[in-house]
Parts: sequence; C-alpha cells; structure tokens
Amino acid sequence: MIVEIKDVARRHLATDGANLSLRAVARDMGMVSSAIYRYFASRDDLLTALIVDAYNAVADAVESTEAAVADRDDLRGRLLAIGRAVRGWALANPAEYALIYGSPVPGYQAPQDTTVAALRTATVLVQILIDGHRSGALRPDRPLTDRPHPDGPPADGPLPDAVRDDLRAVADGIAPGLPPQVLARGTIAWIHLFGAVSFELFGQLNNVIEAREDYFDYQMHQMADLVGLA
Amino acid sequence: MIVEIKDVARRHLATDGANLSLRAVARDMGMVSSAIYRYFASRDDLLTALIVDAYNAVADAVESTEAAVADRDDLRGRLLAIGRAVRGWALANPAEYALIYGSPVPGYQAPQDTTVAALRTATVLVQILIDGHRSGALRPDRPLTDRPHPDGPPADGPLPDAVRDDLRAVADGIAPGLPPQVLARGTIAWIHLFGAVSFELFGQLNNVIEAREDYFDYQMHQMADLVGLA
DNA sequence: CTCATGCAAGAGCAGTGCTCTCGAATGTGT
DNA sequence: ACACATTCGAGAGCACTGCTCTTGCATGAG
Repeated sequence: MIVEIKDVARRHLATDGANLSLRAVARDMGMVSSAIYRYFASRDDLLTALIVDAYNAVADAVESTEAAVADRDDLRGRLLAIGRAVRGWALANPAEYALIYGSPVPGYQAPQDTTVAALRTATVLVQILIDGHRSGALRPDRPLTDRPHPDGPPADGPLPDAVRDDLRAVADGIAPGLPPQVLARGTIAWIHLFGAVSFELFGQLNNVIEAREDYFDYQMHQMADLVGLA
Repeated sequence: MIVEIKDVARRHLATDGANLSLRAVARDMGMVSSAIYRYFASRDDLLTALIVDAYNAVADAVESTEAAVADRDDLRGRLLAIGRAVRGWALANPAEYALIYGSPVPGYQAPQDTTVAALRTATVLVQILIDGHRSGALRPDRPLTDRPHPDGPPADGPLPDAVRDDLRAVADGIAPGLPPQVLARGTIAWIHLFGAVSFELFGQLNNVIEAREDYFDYQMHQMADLVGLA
C-alpha cells in the first residue's frame, strides 16, 4: 500500500516537480486525502521516503554499472562508469535527482536515514581510490598538474592542514590508510561529477554546450587526470 | 513601490525559502493580496524579478571583487577573487542563490532576461582567460595534467570535435580568437566553482568537511592549476 | 465642476495540508 | 456464535494559498 502511494507520488513528481500534492495522489488512487495519513504522518514524511528511495536508486545504478566493468584494473573506466551511471539516472529521473541533489525543500530537514543512503554511492568511488592506492597507480606525493611554466615551481599548493585533518577523519572511517591527498582529489572529482550533472540538468548549459554527452565524458576524463588515474 | 515589494519578498525568501506567499508579503506591507497584482502580474512574475535581481547581485559582487585585485597579471589571484566572491555572496544570500543555481522552480520557465544577467558573471572569468592567452601564460597546446606514469603517454584525451565546435561558437560570440581548449578548461573551473558552492550550501558536505573556507580555496587552486594559471 | 485614471479593498473560487469524528469492515478471544 | 477490539477509509471542517472580478475611493486633468 505504501509502495503504491510512493509510486503514484513519484509519477506526480516527474510531471509537477517538487511541490507534489497529497490530495492529487489520493485522487489518483481513488481515495480521499485523509486516508493517506494512515500511511504517512505528513507530506514531509512522504518526501523523506521518496528521498531515501532516490538515494538508494542512484546507488543501485552506480553500483551495478561500476561492477559491470570487467577489467578491475581499469580505474579510469570504472570512474567513467560511475559518472555515466549518475548522469544517466539523473537524466531519466530529473525530478528525483533535483530532490536529493538540488536546493533543499524549504523548511524541510533531512533525517539521518538519508545520509547513510547517500554514502553508498560515495563508497563506490572511494573503492577506486583504495584500489589505485594499493596498486601504486596513484601518485599523491607529487603535484598532479603541470607546472604553469616549464621551469617554474609546481603551482599546486599543499593541502591546508584543517582540510587534511578533516579528510583523515573521513579516511579513518571508511578507508583506513588512504592518504588525505588522494581523498582530497577524489572529493574534487566527486563534487565536479554532481556539479556537472546539476549544471546540465538545471539548464545552466543551455545555449552554450549542445554536445552534452561528449562534454560530460570530457569532464570526467579531466577529473580522472586530476585524480591521477591511468 | 515595486522595489518595496521585492524587498519584503526577499526577506520572506530568506526565512521561508522558495515557496514565498504573496499574501504574506502583502500582509507585511499592510496591504491586501490583490493589491500586489497591480505591480506583478503573477507570483511567477515576482519570482522572475527576484531571479534577475539575484543574477545581477552576484554579478555586481563578482565584478567589484575581481576589479579590486590590484595586480592584473595575477591571474590566479583574480580567479580566486571570483570564486570567493561567488561563495561569499551565496553564503550571505542562500535562498537567492538556490533560486538561481538550485533546482528550477517546477512549472516555472525562465525568460530570456535571466540569461543575459547570468552572462555577466561568466564574462569576468572569460576575461581572465583572454588576458592569460594574450600574455602567453596559458598553454592550451599541451595536456595540463601530469602523465599518470612518468614514461606513459599523456592521459588527457583530445577535446571531442562536437564540444570543440560548441566552444568555438561561444568564443566567436564573446572572446574571438580564444582557443576552444582554453575555454573548455575555463568552463570546467566555472562548473566546479558552482558545484562546490552548491555542495556546501545544500548540505552535501555535512559531517565530511568542516574547514569549509580552506577546502574551497584548495579547490579553486586546483582549478587554477587545471586551467593553467601561474 | 466634471470626468478619467490609478489604486486598493473586499468577496469569492478552487485548490492545498492537516485534524477530527464517525461508520463500516475485518479479524480475535472466549 | 457472540462480543470485543482494531484497522481503515470517508466526510466535514479549519486555515491557508494564488488568482479574478467587482466596487469604491481618492487624486489629478481638462
């Protein structure tokens, strides 16, 4: 019953956007609006359920797509697979993507359930970093970028101490032994991935880039370079 | 009169988020709701006015901050100034930032007015690219990233043809002669800037990074490296 | 002095989230 | 088999929303 309500709500979400109407979904189900409250305490409660489902849906897509990469040593290919999975899911479910990675619903506070579901997707990326670090494919000890001038010093400044400490704490939790420098570049790729998808999905690329897919792949390759993947 | 309405609406926006109520702003002004319709045809019309204002506000902040960089040859400093200006404005006006760079309001179609205001901010970044290209500080002819392995080939693949054509068209409009390769890396920095601000503002960094300002600067430095700024 | 225009108030419509009450149906224990 | 308890949905109702339409009051122009 609650899955049926969520299904109808998802359908409304796809057409009407984030301001879905409880009465409308009740009408679609041949019920009266007050009956919904037997299953969801409030509209925010329904939204929370949809948000958790969305986080898990994108995590499912990312996990299965990344696992399908046969050559586990092809770290770049695995990163690319993650990126394409996120983008593909976002393009197929724009409203749900906006729900979890867009501007937060005003007055709505995300409960703790959502963060654990959100972590699933990130873990897939971190595993690539771990594998690359173990095999020695990553070189966090030197700047990844070229010197702006051939004879100049590396432009890449050191990781700020406070950031390094934050990242070390994160690494201790999910990837013990992973150097903060590696994690720092991984988070940059991570942030850029969602920044790129959001930019495209929210219309910021309109009248600028039309070759969306090629452009996205290009960005992911740049991020792979930045992380230091072969 | 319309500026007073917008001021009150902005204040409501800051507290209640994107779903602002016409009746509430009318109440705050001691008017009845129908009186608002003398000045704005609809709630969407008011939102559009706020959006255009927001685009211009962030453009003002960026332009003035960037212009305050004394050393015009310090391209990295100018990029950093832009980034900090955007982030600072976003942190000071989170609701307005979400209005223009967050998920679009459902059922709302942005009119053409907004795009020209959005272009103002981008122009400041493009000017850095132009200056850097003129002075020879940018080297778009070679990969900016290090080889993953010291003796391997450059990992950076070529710019896809379709993307190159898109970017050439953009360059023809606002920066004639600027190589698409330079613009490609500039857009990456551009996208990452807003991706980083959105990630922080929308709570995606919670329980991960606490040293927000240091982390942001670190990201901007990485982007400066990627673009190839000294 | 008259007319026209600008402006705000009020009523009203359809819609919303949410609460409360009531009646019907479905088991469950004795 | 009967009485009881629990579950479920319907309905009314409250306060709120965006928006439309009409009415009336001003102020300024001719």
